[in-house]
Amino acid sequence: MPEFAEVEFFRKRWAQAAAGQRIKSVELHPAAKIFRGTSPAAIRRALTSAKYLSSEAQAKQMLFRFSGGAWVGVHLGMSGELTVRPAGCTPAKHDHLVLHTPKHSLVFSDPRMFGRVQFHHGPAAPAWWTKIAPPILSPEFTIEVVAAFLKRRARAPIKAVLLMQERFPGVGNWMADEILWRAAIHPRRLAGSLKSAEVKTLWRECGHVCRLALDTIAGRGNYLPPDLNAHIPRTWLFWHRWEDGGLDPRTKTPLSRAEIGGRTTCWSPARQKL
DNA sequence: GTGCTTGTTGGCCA
DNA sequence: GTGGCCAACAAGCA
Repeated sequence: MPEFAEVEFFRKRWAQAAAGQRIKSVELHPAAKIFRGTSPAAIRRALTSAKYLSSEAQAKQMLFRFSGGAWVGVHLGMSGELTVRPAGCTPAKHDHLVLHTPKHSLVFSDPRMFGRVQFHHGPAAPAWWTKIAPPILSPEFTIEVVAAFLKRRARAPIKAVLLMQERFPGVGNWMADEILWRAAIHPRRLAGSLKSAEVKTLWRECGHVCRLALDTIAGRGNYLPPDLNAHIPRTWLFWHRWEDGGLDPRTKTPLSRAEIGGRTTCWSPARQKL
């Protein structure tokens, strides 16, 4: 489920509850596929009595830093969630990792188990974290970089290209559709066929959608919305893409859906032409 | 039972 | 070697 801004929402939720807290105990599901590649026992050992220090979100990943050089990376996959429950809560069926602090329990749950928890021990952040592509909202995400990437992926539909994390970190299915809808570009257009004015619009809308999503979904400053979608405006494609008989919120004309780039894609034929 | 699902990866093929 | 496509992963929901 979670893309760019939703990942930041979940990070913030854990971070607010964990601020200044020390972990009393760790409960985890040793058999869960979530822990691919890292040892659940090592996580328990390193985190028990460790103090939460800081955290960051990047692309679709999060990294939580604890005292003693312990780092926990989280990728939510399709159905992962981070929640905060009352102290001492008992793990439910799909709760794979629970960090108990004196005030709260921090829970990672994921029914489909496409997510993962990665553990790292050392003075600096792990290599997999530092090699994530530069954020869309950073100065490195230039129009030239985007144009060069579209050229390299010239024969793939633009929808599929937007989903490539190596260049559009954090963009997932709904954000890709939202960006293309705002840019008035048909998702089936081949990346190499875009005119330079279209590339410019696409680049600009990548930034807009990321910025707006971050503000409305994760909230500004210390404010955290009560739930993920609480403040998403009805004027976004977001609310209409799955509705039966859904209408383009701008033109009030019918939306279309089809599988493009292996994913269900929604667009507005009135605005987005082949 | 059927057919979906906001993600990623590895294998196959041109 | 590069790039594009697809199935697989797994569980819940309508």
